Amino acid sequence: MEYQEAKEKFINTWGSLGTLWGINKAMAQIQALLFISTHPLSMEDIMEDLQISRGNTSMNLRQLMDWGIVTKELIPGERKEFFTTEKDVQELARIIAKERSRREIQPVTKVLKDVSSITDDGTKKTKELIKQTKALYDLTETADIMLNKIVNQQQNWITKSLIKLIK
Amino acid sequence: MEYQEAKEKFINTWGSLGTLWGINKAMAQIQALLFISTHPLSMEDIMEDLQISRGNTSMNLRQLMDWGIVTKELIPGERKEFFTTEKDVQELARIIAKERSRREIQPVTKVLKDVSSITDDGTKKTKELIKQTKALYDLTETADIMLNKIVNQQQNWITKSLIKLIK
DNA sequence: ATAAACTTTCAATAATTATTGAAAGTTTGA
DNA sequence: TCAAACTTTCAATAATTATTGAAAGTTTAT
Repeated sequence: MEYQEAKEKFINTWGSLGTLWGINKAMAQIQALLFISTHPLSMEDIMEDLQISRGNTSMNLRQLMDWGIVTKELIPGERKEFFTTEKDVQELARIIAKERSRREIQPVTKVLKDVSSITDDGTKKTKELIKQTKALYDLTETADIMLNKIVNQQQNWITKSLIKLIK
Repeated sequence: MEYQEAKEKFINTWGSLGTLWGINKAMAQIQALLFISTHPLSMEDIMEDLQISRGNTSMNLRQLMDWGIVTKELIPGERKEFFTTEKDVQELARIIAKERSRREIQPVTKVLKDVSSITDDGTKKTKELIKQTKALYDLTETADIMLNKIVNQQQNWITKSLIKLIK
């Protein structure tokens, strides 16, 4: 496999994975492109490489900056803005996990808490609603906390042993 | 909050969470409805409660059965088919994690492995592509393994201590 | 103050994905 | 074997989401 082919394969795969995770294709592709680039890229560079419009590039770059994944890089002597992405995968994972928790898991957890706290009128169906949403609340909260714990601790035992195996 | 309001809130929230996770709204809502129901429901029941068409109900029930989350229940004396969902949240989480791993994480991991294995032609950009996709490969593999480990072990130490805190 | 170089915004449009509903298919009981 | 009761399929349509591109906005250098 040639460099160009490998690059395209990577960008496309990352892009379609994005859609599965609530991140749009262009956004994921831009991030992928920056991730394997050896130097900061301008909007022009990105547009040309991915064949997407100026507007699309601008909006998605902004979203990536909102997520805290991409940052502007000022290059002395250049008028254009240049962009880079977080290059450390551990840090990237940390940011994404945190953002997803904030944007998706937490709002759902709140609803589950509210729903599971309705007054028990003694009927079977109310009891079931309370029981099941409470179970789901406990689960999502646990999952959320675990996700953050795992991602925040630099290298837990599983990572360590895997790294040993792979190296 | 009344039962009906709480029920609708739960079904809607679960439904919109679904879309964020690559599961469509109707599918997530059907699962939610079954999850809080005290007894198996027929297609007719589901259609009426969620106000969706017969075709939509049929297709999404099938998908849920493909995932292994919903099962047909035969009720003696009834001609219709009835449906129930897995009621144990731990088991539900296990199934979902396994399916997501199989459908999404594994194909990406494969591409990352292929891309990171291209021959190093000595150029800076090739070196960067290899380095970064390799790092991503290591990360996704680790994450995948961890996810499965966590979800498969009935109650790990973090869960245990959290349950103590919550109870 | 002006104009060139650049970025953002947003209404229009395209692409994708979900939903409907009616026809075709299947199963069951008489 | 027939017909009623039920489920599945799928082409048409609706709803949603992404993308474009040009106009408006901003910044910088002279």
